[in-house]
Amino acid sequence: MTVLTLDPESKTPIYLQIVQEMKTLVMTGKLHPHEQIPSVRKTAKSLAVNPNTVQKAYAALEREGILYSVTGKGDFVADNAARIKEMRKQEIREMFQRVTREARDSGLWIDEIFSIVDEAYSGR
Amino acid sequence: MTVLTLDPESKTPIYLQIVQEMKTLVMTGKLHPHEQIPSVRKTAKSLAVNPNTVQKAYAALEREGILYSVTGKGDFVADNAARIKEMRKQEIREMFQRVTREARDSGLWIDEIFSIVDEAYSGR
Amino acid sequence: MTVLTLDPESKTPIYLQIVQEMKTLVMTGKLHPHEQIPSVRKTAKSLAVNPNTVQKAYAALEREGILYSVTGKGDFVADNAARIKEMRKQEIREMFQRVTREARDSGLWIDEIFSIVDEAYSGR
Amino acid sequence: MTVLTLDPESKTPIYLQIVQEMKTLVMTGKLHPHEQIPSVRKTAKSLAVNPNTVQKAYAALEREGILYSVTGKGDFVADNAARIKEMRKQEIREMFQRVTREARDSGLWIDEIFSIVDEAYSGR
DNA sequence: GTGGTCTAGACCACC
DNA sequence: GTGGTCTAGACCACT
Repeated sequence: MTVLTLDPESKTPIYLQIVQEMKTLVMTGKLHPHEQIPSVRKTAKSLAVNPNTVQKAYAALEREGILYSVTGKGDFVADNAARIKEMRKQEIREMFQRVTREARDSGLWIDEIFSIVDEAYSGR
Repeated sequence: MTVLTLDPESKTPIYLQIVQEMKTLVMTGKLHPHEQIPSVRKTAKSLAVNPNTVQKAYAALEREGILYSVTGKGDFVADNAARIKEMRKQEIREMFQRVTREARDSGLWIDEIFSIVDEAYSGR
Repeated sequence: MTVLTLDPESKTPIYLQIVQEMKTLVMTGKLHPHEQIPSVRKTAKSLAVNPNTVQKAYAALEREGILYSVTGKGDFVADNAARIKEMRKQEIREMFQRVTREARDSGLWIDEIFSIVDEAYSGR
Repeated sequence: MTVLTLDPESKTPIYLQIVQEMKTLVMTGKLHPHEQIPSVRKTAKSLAVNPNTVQKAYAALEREGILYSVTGKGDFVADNAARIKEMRKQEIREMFQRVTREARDSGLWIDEIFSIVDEAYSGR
């Protein structure tokens, strides 16, 4: 499986970093439906992170229907890419709403915002 | 002076909400250079919040050069709106960069993003 | 009398700003022994400052022997320039001690300090 | 880790004393990049001071890029000693500028200042 | 009255 | 265990 990468200095909690990376791996097809993912302990070891943290991430992913777990066998990627993509899109919509509103309230015109987004999308 | 409003539901800390509202008040010209702003205690009372919390917000604003404080007299709006507007724009640019990159990594096309932004900008 | 100038944004209290300016006026001979200085109220008005603040400054100056007051007539410059200069020198010595020690503890060499002082002395 | 010491007599606030001591510890290489520093509570206890006070100091240090904090794990020394040393030097330069200008305005010659600095640097 | 610092004690999310 | 936020109440110097 593709390797996850964490930023220990980031302010977003580690378990959320894991959740987000897993989501994009699934959405972008780098993880396939019904594929088995590494165990909590394996992931924890490979990320040099507390197993509880990984456990928390997996639980969240399961709650959202992105993983399903088979007792005694392990965790697997669920088969509902469409729903997931829609969910993710909703999340992103909300993020954009927050930040766009802030920008507008600070007096930026929509053209300025478009240009910033454009630059961010192509750049880097 | 224009009244501040808090969102008790929000996950962003109270003191940061105050900071952000003040910033936009200054940036949008609703607060003028050298204008005195309500005292720590007054603001605390009117927001039904502890004075220490307001103090923390005001201290942050002073650090960023948006306010200056005169002990015994009060806090005043600093005289560098231009610089501040540029700073704020930079902040917003960074927020958009983060979220735009996430969106792109999740497979959204730039047209989808533009439409989301457009909706958020005009909508409520 | 030469006019005092205050920096309202400065962190050193106004009454101390007055004290310090008066001292240097006396030391540098811009105020002469037995010369009368403006009354508390006059100074307060000309500085747009609370009379209590000026009163506090004058009291401090009197305590240090830089002024003497004649009841019913006003305040006058004392006649002990030598002593004052020595006092002031002592104050400055202490300030330099504090900051020099800090610099040394931060790993600066004395040559670096000399060069900084030199630059500050000649430069504006 | 090296122990911090407070001067209860000093007029500079406790949290600032902590900030300054930490800075010089980092600058002088007594604290290494990515080294974990004692927790807020531990430091508070060892200094016989309220945790909030230490928290305030650590927050300031993080703001200045000297520490980074990882919730749930602790605080760590940041990895930019060079930048910090330069910043500190700038601070010191400004302090010398202030006090040197005062000294000059009080009529001291640069030789007198040099001798004072020299004495302070070697002495004590 | 003002801002600024400090204490004591609590709660939260995270690891 | 960790850092971060918040409250309540106190004290100080300055205006």
